[in-house]
Order: sequence, then structure tokens, then C-alpha cells
Amino acid sequence: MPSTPLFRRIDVAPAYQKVADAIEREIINGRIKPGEPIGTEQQLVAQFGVNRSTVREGIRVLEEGGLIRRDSSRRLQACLPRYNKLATRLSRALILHEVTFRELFETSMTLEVASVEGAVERATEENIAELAGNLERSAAVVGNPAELAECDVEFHVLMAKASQNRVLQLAREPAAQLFFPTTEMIVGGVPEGGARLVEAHGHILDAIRRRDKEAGVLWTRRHLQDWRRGFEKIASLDRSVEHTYMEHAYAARQ
Amino acid sequence: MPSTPLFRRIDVAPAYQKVADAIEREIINGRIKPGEPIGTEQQLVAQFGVNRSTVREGIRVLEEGGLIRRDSSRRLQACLPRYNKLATRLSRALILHEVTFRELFETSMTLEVASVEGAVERATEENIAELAGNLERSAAVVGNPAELAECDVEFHVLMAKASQNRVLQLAREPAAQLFFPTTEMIVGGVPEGGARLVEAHGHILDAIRRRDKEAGVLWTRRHLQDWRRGFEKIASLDRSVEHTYMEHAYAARQ
DNA sequence: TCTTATCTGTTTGTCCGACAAAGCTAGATT
DNA sequence: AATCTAGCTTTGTCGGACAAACAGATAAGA
Repeated sequence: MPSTPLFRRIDVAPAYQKVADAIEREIINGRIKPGEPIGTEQQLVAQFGVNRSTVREGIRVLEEGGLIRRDSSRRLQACLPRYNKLATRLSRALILHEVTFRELFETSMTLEVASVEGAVERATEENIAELAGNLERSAAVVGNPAELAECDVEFHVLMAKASQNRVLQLAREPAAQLFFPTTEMIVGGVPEGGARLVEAHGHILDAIRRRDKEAGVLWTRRHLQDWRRGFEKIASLDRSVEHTYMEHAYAARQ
Repeated sequence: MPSTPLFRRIDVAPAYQKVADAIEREIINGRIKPGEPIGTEQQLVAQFGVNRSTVREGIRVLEEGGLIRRDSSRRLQACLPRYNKLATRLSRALILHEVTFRELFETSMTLEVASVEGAVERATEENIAELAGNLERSAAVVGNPAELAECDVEFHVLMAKASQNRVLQLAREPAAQLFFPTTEMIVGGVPEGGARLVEAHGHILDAIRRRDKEAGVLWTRRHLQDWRRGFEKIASLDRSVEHTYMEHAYAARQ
């Protein structure tokens, strides 16, 4: 055998993977911008010189990864991966790893506090208006646990948005997706729970308006501690998320 | 039109999607455990009553989502989604959204501090031994920016692991993947940067050993502030990650 | 003239059948 | 008993096919 290899390592990746990689590269490095069309399957067949089945498998990979989507007429186009779509995959992973509510709570506490700090510092008038609108809707449905829980989720999403930090927005999403669905159970099970939730949101919004970081953090912590106390009345923090959550949110989605 | 609709909404999801959903459900709710075989494509064809092409498209979706993989003999089996595989896709999303290093830095500061707090509270002897091993290796390669940067990444992964909080481990990963590759540039560009890095790691490990949360947080903050100062010497924090990162880590991967 | 209905290619989703390469299995061989 | 070989299975890929959904153009009606 020669000391210097005559041949390079042959690329053994299956064709559909190469198709996916090739399209991904074009999107990542910006040659195809979000919203721009990728072309029809037929065109891709012609360009890559592979069978349509192979192209389609490659397309599925990218579609699942959120890099491309089909528009109203099912034509392919590049797109910006949606945070919450990716977050859904992560949530699923967390469930399968059987994480506990304690882990979820601890991490959410960290991220929500960071979120409110950012919001106090950098919330725009528009952010504040959105939060105010949410608060109004929350107050109107305070007696309806399901709708109130939905408002709660949105409030925290808006708060993260107000922080103007997209990395934070993304980082908090997977935990939030698993954490907040239980709010409905808690608000429904604890008398005055709804009122306390809306009150806390009110104080948080007020703190953001006044740019009072200390107050914002304080009320966010209280808000989450409230959740925790409520949760501990109906389940153990050390129980895996799987059992508690599956029976509610995931089952309902099916 | 009758007041109560006669017919239900027809399910229009394409067949490959239904195949993917059906398999996903079996895995999520635990009827198929990680490591267990899914069956051959032929069997799935028989069970679902669809064509093999359709089954294969469904399989690609799940494979990309990390729910199933092919073992050494390419047979299908369920698996636990790997954090860092999912994190890679999130990192990609962050790049496409053109987040800035400021956002990355701010979020990483939050998550690494939470990480060290958890580690101080709950690190096991094994965790500490791993961190100590890493520190030793770091000290040995202090003059080699590339290898030192790799050690730095590992140190922070181990710290998150030591926090015993899997949600936190997952949440920090996407930001870390984008954040730490720059370490090489910084350590290489700033004299004494490598020594300072190893020194900080040493203090952090020491704090974890002594269960001294304050010291742990203090040195973690210093460590990251060091990174920031180093970074600002070579680039702007408000520049999008895309440009700076692409030319280094991503290009190298190709 | 503007709107509506119809027609005509395209494109997608699905199916069928086929084949080479790689892996596995089990019987044959040393 | 260990090894080898031949045959079966499975995957990755290919070619072609067709119905349904769709876009665009054209014709009919207000």
C-alpha cells in the first residue's frame, strides 16, 4: 500500500441525504433566501440527476427540519425555521427523557426571570401594548381555566418577545411548552388561583412600564412560586412529566 | 345546511404524515421503547396498507426528528432523541434568524450561571471527577487554541451535566453551540487568554467542590466577561452570528 | 368591461414493479 | 469447532404510471 493514499474516502451518504444537504447548504449560506421557491420536484430531479422518490425523501428531511415548506399551492419554498415547531420536537425529547417537573420548574424560573429582566430593559411601546391587551383578555376570562391558561402562555411568550432577545425566546420555548399546560389544572383546582395569576401579570406589566427591574423579577418569582404551590397540591414535582402531561395536553391534541 | 353538521371534518393529512404520526404515537406513549425494533419496511407496508415509497417518506420524517434511527444493519429502531442533534437544528435556526452575539452572550450568561448553581448544589463525585479530568487536559493544551477551545466546550457541558437538570442541559445547548466556537479565535488572539480560561475553570471547579455557590457564580461571570472582552477586540457584539461564525465553524465542517 | 365558469396543462401524492448492493442465515467445508 | 459459501432479506434507488388538486388561460355571461 502506498504511504500516501491514492484515493480519497468515498462519500457513502445515501443520495436522498445528499440532496437534502445540498439544498440545506444553499439556504444556510443565503443563496436561497426565505420565501424564495426551491423549484418543482421535477426540476430537482433534473438538477440532481436522481429519481423523484429520492428527491422526495430528501425534501421530507428538510421539511421536518423546518428549512423548507410548501406554500398554499404546495410548491416548495425556503423558510425560516419556526421556533415553536422546533420546540415541539424538543418538548417531545424532554418527555421521552422523562424529565421531572422539578427540573422544568427550576429552568423555567431562570429563563422567565431573564425574560422579565430583558423586557424591563428593552420593551417597546408596542410590546407593552401587546402585554396590556393580553392582560385585558386574561381579566375577562378569569373564571375559565382553559382560556386563562392559554392567556398565561401567551403572556410569557410576549414577555420573552419584549426582551428583544431571540436566543432567549428560543431557549425558553421547549420548557414552556411542557410547563404551562399544567396551568389549566392548577387554576382550575385552586380557588382564587385565576385572580392571583392575573394580579401577578398586572404587577409584572406595571414593572415593565416603570422600568423597575426589581419589581419585575419579584413578581415573576412570586408568579412561578404560585404555580409551584398549586402544582404540589395535585402532583409531585419529582414525578416525570410524561405521566402527568400525557394524559392532558398530548392526549387532547390527538 | 343543517344546524348541526352531518359530517365531520375529513382528515386530509397525506399518508406519509399519518404513517409518521402513527409510529410517533407508539413511541411517545411508550408502547415501543427506545432500542426496540420498529420492523422492516415491508412489514410497515403490510401493516399500514400503503406503498413502500409512502412508508419511506414517513420514516425520513421520524428519522430527522430523532425518534427512530437505523442500527448497524440499517434496521429501524426507536431511540431517544439526542439533545445535540436537535440542538444543531436550533443553532441553524438561530443563524438563519441572524441573531447577534449580544443576544447569545446575554442568554448564555443566564444559563451558565444557572448551570453552575445547579452544579454547586448537586454535583456528584463522578461529575467532579469528570470536571477535574477536563481541567487537567485543559492545562496540558493551554498553548493550543483549537484544543483548548474544545476542552472549554466540554467543561461547560460537564458543568450542565453536573447540575443534574436535563431541561437546563437541553436549553443551553443551542446557544452554546454557537457561542463557544468563537473561543478558539479569542484564545488565539488574546495573550494570556488561555491561562485565564484555565484559571477560571479551576476556580469554578473549586467552588463546586466546596459547595460555594457565590464563588461559583462569581467565577462563571468573570469567565464569560473575559470571553466578552476578548470577543469585542476582534468583532462587534451586535454583528449577526451568521457572518462571524459561518466563516469558521460551519465552513470547517463542510 | 368586469366577473364567472370552464378547460387544459402542471404538480403533487400515491402506487406498482424492478434491481443492485449490503447484511443476515444457515448449511457445507475444512 | 471455526470458517466459508450460497441463498435469502432488506435497503436504497430507479423507471413509469395515474388520480386529485392546482394555476393559468380561455370562453361565456352580467
